[in-house]
Amino acid sequence: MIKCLLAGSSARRAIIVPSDCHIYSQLCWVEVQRRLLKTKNARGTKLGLNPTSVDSVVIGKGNEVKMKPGQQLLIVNQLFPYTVQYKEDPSGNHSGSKRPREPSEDRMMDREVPSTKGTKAAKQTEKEPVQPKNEETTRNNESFGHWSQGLKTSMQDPKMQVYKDEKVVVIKDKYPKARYHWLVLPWQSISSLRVLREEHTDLLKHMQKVADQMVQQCPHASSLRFRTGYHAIPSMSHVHLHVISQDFDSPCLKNKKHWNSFTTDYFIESHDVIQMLETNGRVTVKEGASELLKLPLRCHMCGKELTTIPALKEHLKSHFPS
DNA sequence: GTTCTAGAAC
DNA sequence: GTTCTAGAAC
Repeated sequence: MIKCLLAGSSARRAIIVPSDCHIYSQLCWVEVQRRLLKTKNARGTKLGLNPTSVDSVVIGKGNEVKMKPGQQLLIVNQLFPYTVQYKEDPSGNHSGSKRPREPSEDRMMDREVPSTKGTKAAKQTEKEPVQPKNEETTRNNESFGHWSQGLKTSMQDPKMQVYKDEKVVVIKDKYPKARYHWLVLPWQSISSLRVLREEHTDLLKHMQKVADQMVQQCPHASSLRFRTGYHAIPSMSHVHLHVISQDFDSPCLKNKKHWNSFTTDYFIESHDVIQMLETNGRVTVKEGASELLKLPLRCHMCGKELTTIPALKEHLKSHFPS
């Protein structure tokens, strides 16, 4: 059982909602951010035995943690994600506490039941940057709700999930750059390759294993080549492993950056990342990686240089007839 | 990350 | 004239 003590100002109250709910969908972002910055923290006390965590930090039995707006509460082996948000309270009543609603039956049905045996809850050491409370940052909307945080939302959406287990979730890339393009994401909040340490090695090996399984179950696995790897400097927050077929036959592949991010050393093989972690305890990205995105368009199959994206796409048809 | 569009390239 | 890219805006 989770006891939630939620604090809010007289005009607002905190609520915990399942992460796929968007209570602010009717409000413009600036207004939402303004409200979040004005509200107080929520407090939750862990009473039971099932592993519960806030932003991947496990709450021990009897312990108490403060939750901030946007933080995620994961109940029972990270099966049920909830996010703390704040909402206008028309009644002005803020005296009571509110329990998170039980997940509905269909929500339960949608989820696989992972084995609790051997499920070690990982300690999360990464700290999210503190949001400076100034008007400029509020206007610029640079944290919660920013486009770069989109994967965090997508990975929680059951409609997007094509596989999940106790450690990772797989979603289809929203803008696939090839016939098959998946992303493997850890449930644990890891912002980027930069924060990876030796203790993440097993997790990354598991991500690799799941990526291999995705390829194996693909109906065209025998005729298509796949690569699994990470972008050196990804645009989207939350570590994600690309699993992508090498046809690059997709209307979403539109520019030089797209092409070079998958066909130059900007794309770092999963095995190389794991090896770096095992030998150095961290992942180093070569300096000047961003310059790789500006390289001339070169066919990854035969090395032929093409001058434009349409010419490249036409050339790719010779390697991958539809 | 995507979308939009000015202006470069043809 | 059209096609395409690159950078700003989101």
